[in-house]
Amino acid sequence: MDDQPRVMHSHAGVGMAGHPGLPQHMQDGTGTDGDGRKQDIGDILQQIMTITDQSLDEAQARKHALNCHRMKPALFNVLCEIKEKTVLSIRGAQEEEPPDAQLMRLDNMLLAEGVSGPEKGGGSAAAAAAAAASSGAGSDNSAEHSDYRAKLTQIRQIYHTELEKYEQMVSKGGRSGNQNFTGNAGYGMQACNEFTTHVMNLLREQSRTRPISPKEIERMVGIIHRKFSSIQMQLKQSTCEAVMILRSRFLDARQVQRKRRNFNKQATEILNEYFYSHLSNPYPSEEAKEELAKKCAITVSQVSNWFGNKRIRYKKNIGKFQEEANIYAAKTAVNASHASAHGSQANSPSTPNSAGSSGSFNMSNSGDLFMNVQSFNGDSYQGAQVGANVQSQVDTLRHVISQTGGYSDGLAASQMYSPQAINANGGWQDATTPSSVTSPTEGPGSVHSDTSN
DNA sequence: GCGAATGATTATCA
DNA sequence: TGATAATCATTCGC
Repeated sequence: MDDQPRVMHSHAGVGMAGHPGLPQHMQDGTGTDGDGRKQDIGDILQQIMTITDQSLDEAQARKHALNCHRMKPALFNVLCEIKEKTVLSIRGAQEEEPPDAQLMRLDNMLLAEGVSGPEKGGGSAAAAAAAAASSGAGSDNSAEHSDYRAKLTQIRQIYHTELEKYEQMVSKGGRSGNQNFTGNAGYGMQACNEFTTHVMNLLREQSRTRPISPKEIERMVGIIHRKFSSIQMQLKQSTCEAVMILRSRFLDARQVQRKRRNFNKQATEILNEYFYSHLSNPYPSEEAKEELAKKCAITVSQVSNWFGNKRIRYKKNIGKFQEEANIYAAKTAVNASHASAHGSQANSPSTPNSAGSSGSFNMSNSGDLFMNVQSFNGDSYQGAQVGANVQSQVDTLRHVISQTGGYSDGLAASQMYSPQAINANGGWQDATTPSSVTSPTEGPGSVHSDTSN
């Protein structure tokens, strides 16, 4: 403040003739004493203060006069200095450095989650990663996966929409086209640069009529940058939170097992029929699994799960499953009788395939004679032998039943599905092949050629 | 409410 | 990669 009188003094003796809009006593250079000078300054300030009350033309004229006034630079210097030492210094003390590290972390996270960066299916990578937490690939799984992706895409859209808003906001304010500032990449920063340039131009323009120092402009630019960073940060933070919540919900839903629904009776029957008819080798091929899945209206994974569970539980407690095995044997026998009674062609819509090493299976015959009788022998089904073998296989089955005393006899029936199905190593062997019907090429209890375990 | 049954998940192995 | 074994969590029948 003590500079003011000195600065004022340095210009005090300068005449102001030829400047319209100034008081006459200033123009004729008569104000040479201290009081006169103070009054001159006071007049100038008064004019500045009242300039807005005047008409536009008059104000323009006076503004122009002021701009051209020789004392103006000195006056503005003083005022700028005053501002610098008061308001701006206080503001400057409150300024903080933007937390760049945090912003970077947020950026990285948004990129990893597939929210920012190039769009590749709306964060499918993150969704896939989340889905990878589970090995199951059921329909529910894929449904949840797509649900997760849909919600992530929604978040992504909102995020970009908000970022674009910054740009639109600046566009409405006017574009200067002068890209002096090269901030960080991104919509927000681009908008920030445009807005900053606009404000800078505005301040430069205004600096002609009010005291604005380059330092103040610089400071203002810094403030704008920080404000934009803050907005960006808030947006990114909110987006991250949303993604985290979404993800945690998604993972929680996986951790707490999904609602399990028992398969319907028909599906269980179909699976059991296959299992017991392929007891010698209850490992359905991929094709068979697909057929079973289709027939049971479940997924292939569920079929795999079911067979996995069934094998292990059967092996663990064969005695418990004897009854069940007999029931399905009875069904098989009944079906076989029906098949033989109605003719092989009538009940055999298609020739059972021979795909896979685990014996043939054709779902169109899932409960019929072909599949079941064939598997009783544990041999791969030969489609060409269908007609010729049907009757003999039925006879074989009848023979087995008669030998074991019939499937109605619990004790005897238990011999039908002998625990010999599992060999000493815990693997599966031809348990369904009673000694009387053992293949000539194989000895009793021998491991079947197509037994994988 | 309890226990068995059952579908799903996970770790491990060949 | 598929199978096994153990286990979990839910459903179901009593």
